[in-house]
Parts: sequence; structure tokens; C-alpha cells
Amino acid sequence: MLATTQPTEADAEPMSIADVARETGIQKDTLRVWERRYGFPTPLRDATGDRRYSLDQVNRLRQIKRLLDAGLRPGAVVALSAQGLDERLAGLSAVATEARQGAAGRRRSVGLQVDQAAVLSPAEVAQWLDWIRDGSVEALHQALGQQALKHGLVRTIDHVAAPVAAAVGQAWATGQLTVYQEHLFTECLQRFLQDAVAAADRQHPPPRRSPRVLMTTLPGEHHITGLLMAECMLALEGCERRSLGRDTPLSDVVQAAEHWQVDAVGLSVSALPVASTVWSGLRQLRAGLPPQVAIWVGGSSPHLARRQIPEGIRVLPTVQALGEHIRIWREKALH
Amino acid sequence: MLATTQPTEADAEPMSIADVARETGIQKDTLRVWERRYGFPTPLRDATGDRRYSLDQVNRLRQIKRLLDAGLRPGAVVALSAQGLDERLAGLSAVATEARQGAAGRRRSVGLQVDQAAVLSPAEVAQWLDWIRDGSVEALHQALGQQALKHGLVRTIDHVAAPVAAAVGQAWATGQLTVYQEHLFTECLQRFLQDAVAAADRQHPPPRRSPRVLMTTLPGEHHITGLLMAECMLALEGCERRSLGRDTPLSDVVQAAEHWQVDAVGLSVSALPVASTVWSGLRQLRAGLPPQVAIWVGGSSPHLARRQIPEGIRVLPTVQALGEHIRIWREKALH
DNA sequence: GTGTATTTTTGTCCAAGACAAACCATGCGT
DNA sequence: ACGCATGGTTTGTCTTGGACAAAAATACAC
Repeated sequence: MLATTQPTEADAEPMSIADVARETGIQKDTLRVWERRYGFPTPLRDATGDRRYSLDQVNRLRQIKRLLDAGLRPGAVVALSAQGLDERLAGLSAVATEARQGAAGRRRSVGLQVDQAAVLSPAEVAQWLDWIRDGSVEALHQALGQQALKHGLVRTIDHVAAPVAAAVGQAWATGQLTVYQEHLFTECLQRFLQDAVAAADRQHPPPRRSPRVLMTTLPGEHHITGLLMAECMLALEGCERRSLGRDTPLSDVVQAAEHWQVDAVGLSVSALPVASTVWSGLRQLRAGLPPQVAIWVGGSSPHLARRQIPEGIRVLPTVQALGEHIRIWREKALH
Repeated sequence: MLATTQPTEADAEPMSIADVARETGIQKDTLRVWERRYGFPTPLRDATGDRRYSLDQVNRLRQIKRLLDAGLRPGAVVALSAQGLDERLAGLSAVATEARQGAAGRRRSVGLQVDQAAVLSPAEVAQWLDWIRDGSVEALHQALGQQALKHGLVRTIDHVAAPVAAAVGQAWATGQLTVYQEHLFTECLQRFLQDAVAAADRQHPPPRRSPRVLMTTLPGEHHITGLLMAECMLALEGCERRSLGRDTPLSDVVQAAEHWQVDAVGLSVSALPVASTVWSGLRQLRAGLPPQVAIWVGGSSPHLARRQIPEGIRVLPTVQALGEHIRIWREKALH
């Protein structure tokens, strides 16, 4: 037997509820209440009576999370069998493909992913996924660079990087990609975006133009790729900006906004956080900031597309939209 | 009244237990049990009976967390009054200063921070903190570059970047720095490190030398600065490496390690995760990986310095130590 | 069709108890 | 004086079953 195929103990060892919560993004309380209400998951118990989740169940929970993020309801998917889940996930891909071909605009949108995926052909997506599967970091980096040269950075981000990222998430949830392949892609994309920001900054040397924007995420956020995409746009527009990185406490965002006298706070929200976290965070931030400071929100979170948006918060689903909004803001600022 | 001093609602609005858990890194269950056992915190209750924590209490919890990370025990600090906490935190600084002046090696070390802080003078530290307070990103970046030119990258990381980062954490806990100033420094340092890696890579073009290292963190980890520091060392040594970024599930680390046939897995552990998370994660990883794959751990976590280290795990407190260990590894690999 | 009221769904919080792992101190043998 | 086993204490995490508010879906009136 080759060393590469040697089985590992970690695969067999069942996880604690805390591990599962961390890996799936589903809270401990929710895992327990699902078990009570829907009869799933069905963890084993260890010697002390604590829940032990098999790797199989964790993978099913990941699929469930993916379906919930796409807008389905727990009562309809949590109790589903393994093949039932597969069918729903396949249906999800079909919906996305359909939307890509022009049939968008249905009552309940699947979220921002649809907008972002509106250009790349399935064959092109498959090509990107192949590179990721092979771990061809060089090919990925080169392809991104070529796209940017050919169609410009903004189009590359909105019509290539974002939909590929969404497809990668999709492929990961359906088991077509491993997490380490997804991580590899994320690393590669982030490096590309950082280079792009640096290049844009060289073309717009200080002093920079308004608006002055504070870039960050809500507390608890893990992903930062969306923020980097937005930063590219700001860099291209020559905006003055300060980045606090990911996961900043709200009270400190407010403090920083006042200290630096910014015109707007830019936030990126990924698909992981639950709805209540997102909306309570945004509401708290709006209450804390002076009214003249705008709040601009983007990111792949399905919650941003679903509900009515509170007063004083601007959702910008694409980098393109951010660019246009900056131009509108500058028009207004002149008067 | 000036706009900058206008009071904000967010400061007054009390937080839910989930918010506090997120902001302090203390789990919900732990917050409740502290209240039961030590009589602190003492949150108010809203109309529905849910806990509501004031900003004041959250700040005190942050200080408590800092003291716990430094090795003190909950029974001794959780019930402490506001001034009691301040005294202990001041004592913490004193211990660090003392250690810096040569009186290290006491029975219960305060952790790796002491080693890292063993060079910079208090005046120098103050200089760095001033730059951070003023938000002088340019000054910080320039100073880091000059240090690297003068003393080399390795010395700069171990004797400047790491102790300054520790001092920043300290200053944040005692209220001398706001979180947004800390974030600003982190962003700045990370950009410096990324540039350094890129520069080192240009000097060691592929094909790269052994050992081949897989770089990542434990699941749940938020901070990545330590990983970047280690990556600088590997880049300087011309090692072949793959980075999975932060927060990778263990089963995927194992898969990736086998897929890429790495010689070692490099991990960085920050001060935030609790002891049980760290050790169970490391043990699980050791069980999952083939025995010939080494595990190298670094980072600012106090847990790494405290206990006996399990078999098959190598703790490397400094970047310097990592470099030496790589040389030893190469010696061995020849035979 | 369109807007409003009612019902169902769903996530989060609570209380009090239990327990294993980590930590501390004491005592013993060298 | 030092190393090491032993017993008591501290501490974080998990347990159960119940409760409730916010959101979503449905029914209903216009």
C-alpha cells in the first residue's frame, strides 16, 4: 500500500459538539434543538454521555448549512436523507445555471451569488475548478492576471473572481472540492487582490480623493476576500481609506470612524454568520455612527438580498455597484 | 459641541451574552458559571429575562481575559474589583520589564512573551506605541524596513516585531490603546511580512529545497501574524511550502499533508484559544498524521510554555529557533 | 391583485446539575 | 535539596427541558 493512501485515525475519531459548531458554523444550541425537533443529527454518546458526531454526520450538516444559506428552511432539509440532500443540492446548481441563462428575477432570489455568477459559462467554471483541484497555483494567478489585462480589474472581480469563489463554495459543499483546495484558492485570490491594490495605489499617489472610507467586517466574521475586492475598487478610484481588518468590535468601529472623520464605513459580510448576527450588528452600528457617515455593505451573505434593508444602510452587491455609488456620492458632495 | 466628541448610542446600549462571548473570547457557558461562582459579571436583565452586559463590564472582562492568558487563575481575578484588576495588570507589566532586564527563568514563566520581549528597551517600546497611537502607518512601515536592513529580517522579527506585538496586546488590555489602533498595527505588520516573504522568494527561485512544510493554524484560530513570521523564515531558507491560511479543519490538514507529501506541518497558536482547544487539536493532529511528518508549533499562546509537551510535537518559541531546527532537520535528512 | 392579521417555524437564552481534566500542594523516597 | 506519586480543589464544558421573540408563511379581508 502506498503511503499516500494510508488511512488516518483522525477520520474515524468522532467530534465533540464544540468541534462541530466550529466547523459547520451552526451553534451548539441549534445542533441540540435540531436533534430534538427533527431527529437529526443523531450523534453517539461517549462514556460520560456527551455527544459524539461522526465525520459522516458533520459532512451532512455542512450540506444542510449550504442549503439553508441558499434560502431553504430547516424544517424542509434538516431531516432529509443523504440522497435527498444530494438532490436538493443538485437542484440548487440547476437553479443557478438557469439564472445564469437569463431567467433571473424570480420572487425569492437565491441571493447575491446569482448576480455574481451571471457571466461565466459552465465550461469556464469547470476549467477554474480543474486548476484548483490540481493545485496549479501558477495557472490560477496567471489566469487572473490575464483576465485583468483583457477586461479590466473591475470586470475581473465581479464576473470572474466572485462567481468562481461562489462556485468553489458550492463545489466544497457538494464534496467536489476538499477544504484544503478551497483554502488554496482563497490564498491565491487574496494575493492577487493585494497585488492589485498595491498597483492601483502606485497610480494614485497621496494625497488621495474623497470619500474617506473605513474598511472592516462585523465582529465574528472570518472571511476577508470580499473586503479586499472592495478595497481594489476604492484603490482604483483613488479613495483615502483605512482598513481595520476582519472581526472588529462595533464600539471600536464607531470610535475609529469618529477619530479619522470618515465619510463612510465599508463592510463585507460572508455567507457564514447567521441572520440575527448580521442585522443586529448593522443596526447597532447605524445607531452608533453619526447620521452623516454612510454605511456600505457588500459580500456573499444571502441575508443581504432577502430582507428589507434598514434605513441608512446601503447594500452594494457588486464591486461595480460600489464604483458607481462612489461617483454618485462625489456628485452629491459637490453641492 | 464638536462632531468628534458627540456621544454615541452604541456606547450606552448593553450587549447580549452572545455579543460578549464574541468580543471577549470567553464562552457563553463560562460567563454564566462565573456569575454563579464568583458573583461577576453582574449583568442587568432585559424585559424577557435575558442578560444585558454594560460596556463597563465587558471592558473588565477583557482585562480578566488578559490576566488569565498571562497565567493567573480565575478564582484569583474574576471577582476582583476594578482597581484590583488595574493593579494586577500593572504588576504584569512590571514582571515583563523585570524579565527583560535579565531576571528571567523564574519557576512559572509568564509565557513566550517574555522571551520575545527580551531585547527592546522600554523607551523603544514607547516609541513604537506612540507611532501606533498617532496612526503613522508610514513611520511604522519605514521603521520596520530600516530594522530589517540593519539587523536582518530574523532579528527584526524576534526582537522587534514580536515584542512590539506583545506590547501592543498588553497596552490594549490595559486601555492604553484602542482596538482599532491595534488592528491598524496588525495590518501594517502583516503587509511588511508579506512583502518580506515575496522579496525572499525572489532570491530563492524554484525549485525549492526541503523540508516541504504545510503552514496553517488550528481550527478556531483568528490570528495569522505568527504564521506570516514563520513563513518569512521558511522563505529565507528557501523551503518549499504550502499555506492553507487560518482556521483549517484538522481532517483537511491531514488530507492536505498526505496529498502534498510534506515533511512537516507548521502551526501558529495565538493567545486567544483556551488550553483544551489547543491540546486536543494538537493531539488529534498528531494521531492523524503519519509519524514521519513532524509537527512544529509556535505563537504567543501561553499554553505552549506551560505544560509538558506531548510526544511528536516540537514547540519553537522564536523564528530563530525555527531556523535552527530546519538546519538540524536537514542534517538528519542527509543520513 | 394587495395589504393586514394570525399562525407556524426557528434560533437563542435560561437554570441547575454533573463531571473530567487541569492544577496545586502535600508527603515520601532518594 | 530535588524528583515524583498522591489526593484535594478548581475550572471549563456539556447535559436536559422549557420558554419566548423575531421571522416567515399562511389565511383573510379589501
